[in-house]
Amino acid sequence: MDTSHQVFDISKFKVSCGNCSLSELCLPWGLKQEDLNELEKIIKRVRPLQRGEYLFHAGDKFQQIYAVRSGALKAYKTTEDGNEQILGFYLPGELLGLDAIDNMEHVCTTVALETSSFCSIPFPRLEDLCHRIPGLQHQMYRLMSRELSTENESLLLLGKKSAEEKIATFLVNLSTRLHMLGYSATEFRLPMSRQEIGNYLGLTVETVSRIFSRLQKDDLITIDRKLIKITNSDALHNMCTGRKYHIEEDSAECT
Amino acid sequence: MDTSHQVFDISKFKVSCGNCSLSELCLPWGLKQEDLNELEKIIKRVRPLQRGEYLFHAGDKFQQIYAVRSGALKAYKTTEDGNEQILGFYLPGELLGLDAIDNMEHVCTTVALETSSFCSIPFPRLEDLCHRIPGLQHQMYRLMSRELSTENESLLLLGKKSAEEKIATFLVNLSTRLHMLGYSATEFRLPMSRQEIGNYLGLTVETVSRIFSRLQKDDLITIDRKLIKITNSDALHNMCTGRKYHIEEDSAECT
DNA sequence: GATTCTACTTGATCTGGATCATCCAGCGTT
DNA sequence: AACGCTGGATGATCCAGATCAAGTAGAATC
Repeated sequence: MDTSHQVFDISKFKVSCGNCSLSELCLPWGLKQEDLNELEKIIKRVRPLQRGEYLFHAGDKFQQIYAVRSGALKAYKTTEDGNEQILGFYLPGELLGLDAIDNMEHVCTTVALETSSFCSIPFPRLEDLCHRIPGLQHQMYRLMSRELSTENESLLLLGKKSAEEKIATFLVNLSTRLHMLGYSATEFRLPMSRQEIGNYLGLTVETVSRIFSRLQKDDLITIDRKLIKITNSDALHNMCTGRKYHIEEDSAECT
Repeated sequence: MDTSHQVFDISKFKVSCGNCSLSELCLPWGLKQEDLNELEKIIKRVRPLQRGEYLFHAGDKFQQIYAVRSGALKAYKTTEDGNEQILGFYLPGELLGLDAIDNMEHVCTTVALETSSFCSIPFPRLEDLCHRIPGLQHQMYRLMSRELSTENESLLLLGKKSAEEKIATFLVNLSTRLHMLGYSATEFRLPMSRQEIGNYLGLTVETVSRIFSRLQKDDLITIDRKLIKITNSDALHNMCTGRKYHIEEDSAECT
C-alpha cells in the first residue's frame, strides 16, 4: 500500500489493543471489552525508532512504560569505567521501563537493534486505571513477576553455565520467544551482533564466534551471517543443561 | 521477659505495622493510619524458622508473599543437573515470593540462614486491598520495581566483574543494607558460608577464601570466621568498580 | 569495479580462576 | 582430653575462555 504521499503523523493512529496480535502476551491479556476500551484511551503509539535510536536513557525521568509492537531492542547499563553491560533483549509484546518505578527514573538505556515501533502508556494514568480494573492490576503484577523470573533465569545463566551452555540457552530462548510470536522456531534472523550476544552472556566476540562455528560443524545449527537455522533442536536443548548431545564420546566424534 | 511456661502460639500475636521498625522499608511505606489498619488485618506472623528450615520450595503453590522480619535467608534454584544457584540473600524488610505471581507457583526455594521470622500476606487479599488503597498498590509496584533493579545490578555483577570486584561489591552491598537496618556498616556477621557467597557470585569457595585473605592482608578488612570488619571503606568501594585502591603500584606493595 | 569499512572468523598464546590435594582450627561428642 | 567433623585456608597444577593478532567476506561509498 502506498502511503508515501501523505504526512506520517503517528499520533493520529488509534491504538486498538483488541485487534493487536500481541494482546495475548501484552498488557491487555484477560481484559473484558469495556476495560480494553478504557486502556486504549490512555495508550499512544510513539514514533518508530530506526536502528541505533534510543527509546530512553539511564537517568531519564520515568513517565511512560513502553510495549514493543515490532522490532527488537537491547537494554543496557553503563558501568563507571565506561563499559556496557547488556541486561536483556526485548521483542514484541514485552514491556520496557518497569524497573524505573521505584526511583521514578530509568536505570538502564534502551536502544533499537532494528526498526521498531512501540506503544507508550503514561504510568500515573495506568496506575489509576489499574485501580478501577482489577484485571489490569493483576496483569501488571503478572508481567512484573514474569520479568523477575526471567532475570532469575539470567542469573543462573551467567553464574553457572559454560560458554557453550550459555550460547545454546540463548538460542533456545530466542527461538522460543519468536515462536510464541508466531514466527518459525527453527529459522530466524538474529537482531543483535555477535559482540552484543557476547556482552550479554559475559563472553567475548571471539568465543561466541568460535562456538557458533562449532555448533555448525556439529550440525546443530546452520549460520549464514545473521540467519540462524536450528537443525538439531533436541541436541541444542540438551546442551542448555550441559548434557552430552552425542550418544558416545568416541563414536560421534568421527565426521 | 519469661514466656517459657506458656504455649507459644505465634498466630495470637497481633501484627502491628505501625510499630514495626521496618515499616519504612517494607510494604506499609507511605500509608495512612487507617490504611495501615486495613493492611494489618490481613497480615499474619508465621512460625519462625531455624537455620536450614525452608520457607517455601520451588514448585510450591503460591498463596502468600512473605516479608522478612528478622534473620536472613537465601533464595536459590536447583538446576537440572542437581546444582544449586543462589539468586540472592534476603534481609529484614525485604519481600519474598514476588516472582511467583506469574505462574502462581514458586520458582525458587527459600531457606533460613539463621533463626528468622516473617510476616505472611495472602496475595489475593493483598491484591484486593491494593484496589482500595492506591498507596499500597503503588508501594507494591515500587517494591517489585526495586527488585528488578537489584537483579539488574546482579547481572552486571556476574557478567562484567572480576572475582575481586565481585567480592568487594558483595561486601559493600551487604554493609549498605545492614546500615539501612540500623546496624553498623563497618562491622557485621556474615549470615552465609563462604561456599554460599561463592555460589552466588559464580566463584569457588577457594577463590572466595583467597580473596578474603588478600583483602585482609591489604588492610581493607579484618576477618574472624564470620565476623567482618571493614577497615578501609574507600578502598573497598573503589575496588567494586575495578579502580586501583593503592596510589602507586610499586610504592604501595611494601607491607 | 576498486576501495574502504565493519562485522565476523580463525589461529596462537596467555591467565584468572577452577580443580585437586592437603592442612588447619574450632567445636560438639564421648 | 582425645576424636571426629565441618567449614575454611592455602599451595600446586590445569584449563576454559580471554587476549592478541591476522585474515576474510559483505555491504556501502566512490
